[in-house]
Amino acid sequence: MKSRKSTGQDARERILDVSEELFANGSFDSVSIRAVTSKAGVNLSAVNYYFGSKQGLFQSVYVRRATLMNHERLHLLYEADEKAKVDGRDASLRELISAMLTPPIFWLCDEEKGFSVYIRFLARAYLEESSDMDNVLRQEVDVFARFVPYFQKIKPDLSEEDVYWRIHFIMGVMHHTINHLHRISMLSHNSCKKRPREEIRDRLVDFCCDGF
Amino acid sequence: MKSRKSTGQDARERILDVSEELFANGSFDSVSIRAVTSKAGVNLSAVNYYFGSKQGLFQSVYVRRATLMNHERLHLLYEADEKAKVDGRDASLRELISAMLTPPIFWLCDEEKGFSVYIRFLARAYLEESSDMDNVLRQEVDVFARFVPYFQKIKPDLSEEDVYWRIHFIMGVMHHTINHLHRISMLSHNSCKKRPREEIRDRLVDFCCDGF
DNA sequence: CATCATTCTAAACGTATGTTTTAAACAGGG
DNA sequence: CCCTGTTTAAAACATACGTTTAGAATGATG
Repeated sequence: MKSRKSTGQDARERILDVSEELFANGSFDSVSIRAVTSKAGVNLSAVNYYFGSKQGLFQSVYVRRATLMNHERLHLLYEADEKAKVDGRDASLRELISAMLTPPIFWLCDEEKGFSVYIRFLARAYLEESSDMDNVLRQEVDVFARFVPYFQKIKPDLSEEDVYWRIHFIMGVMHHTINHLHRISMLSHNSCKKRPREEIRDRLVDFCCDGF
Repeated sequence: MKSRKSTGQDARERILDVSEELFANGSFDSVSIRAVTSKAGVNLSAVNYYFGSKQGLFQSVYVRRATLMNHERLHLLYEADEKAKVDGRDASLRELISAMLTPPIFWLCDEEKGFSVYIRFLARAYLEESSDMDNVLRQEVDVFARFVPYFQKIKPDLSEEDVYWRIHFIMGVMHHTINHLHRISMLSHNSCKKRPREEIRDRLVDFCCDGF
């Protein structure tokens, strides 16, 4: 029944790894199944065998790590909230924004595993026009919606609309940083060296806190 | 020699209009020449006749309005600088950021002509991986470089690197706002209605000023 | 009118794409 | 060993793509 053979699932994972990387660097249409399969060292039919279709492969790439990252965000949120409660205060603005941004930024700067590639993949997925991608987006939107009450608690003078606008701006800074981090060196004529992840995170959080 | 016939240049412009819109909504590869020509009501060969290739068409779409927009930005910059000199002061942070953001945001909200579409096209062009697109980017980068001394004059404590990081963040907020403006309603569960362009501009400028 | 460059049309070319099909190779349980 | 379900392999399919070609239509110029 269930195959213990390792090559089978290995092939599946290898396809996911390769296509994650290719989709991170190019649009959906610019990545061909043949490029994926040849780079992964598997047969052309493997994609349709494991994922049904190219679109199915794309969604599988998304799903593989999405839940984990959003769990990390919510974990940071609740952790900050608990700690704040002990101190008899509310979670600070910086803690909230940091909870939203730290997971993707840390993943982005994590060179070891494929997490960095996945974040770039995610930032690109947001720009795909396919109707399927709207469902992808909705999952992240739901996570951010969980943050709204916390923002309103410490900024009671802001309307819900104001909060949503600011969250939107924060997502903007984040996604653009993800998409164009490699281009900062060009923008700054190489006066910006590569930075540790904490510094990038802090720069982002600082900027977003002040904007909020 | 030079044809006075109007249909010729009309066809050319119509192709530019149509492909500007299609490229604004999808990636380079997802837009086919056949989709462009059929929607423009011209023959399939027209694109290769007028622009040599699909890539040539893409560049022509960019060039058509790029110079004008960057002129508008620099005009606002110098105008603000002149006015400030009369008052014996430096151009304010708000004036600088406003000079960078007002043209694209106003164009974006200009429903009448194709300017709105062009801005979305531009935001997408930044994400194309083709090496030709790097030259496209460099033009805007040069414009922003003209702003750097003005920022440093009023923020002498900032290093050049700090300024570039902040300009980068501003571009991030702008491009993301451009790419996802239609999704704000989803994010806010429709509590954000459509806003006049000045309000959007001011929200953006406020956010960026505070972050700077 | 004849000439000529410009513009438009229709068809074809070669290639690349996503997907399907067919069958072979493989592994484990009876 | 045979059977069964899973995985791999090669080939074919139908379609869509960017581009090219050859020629017709057009309209101004001489």
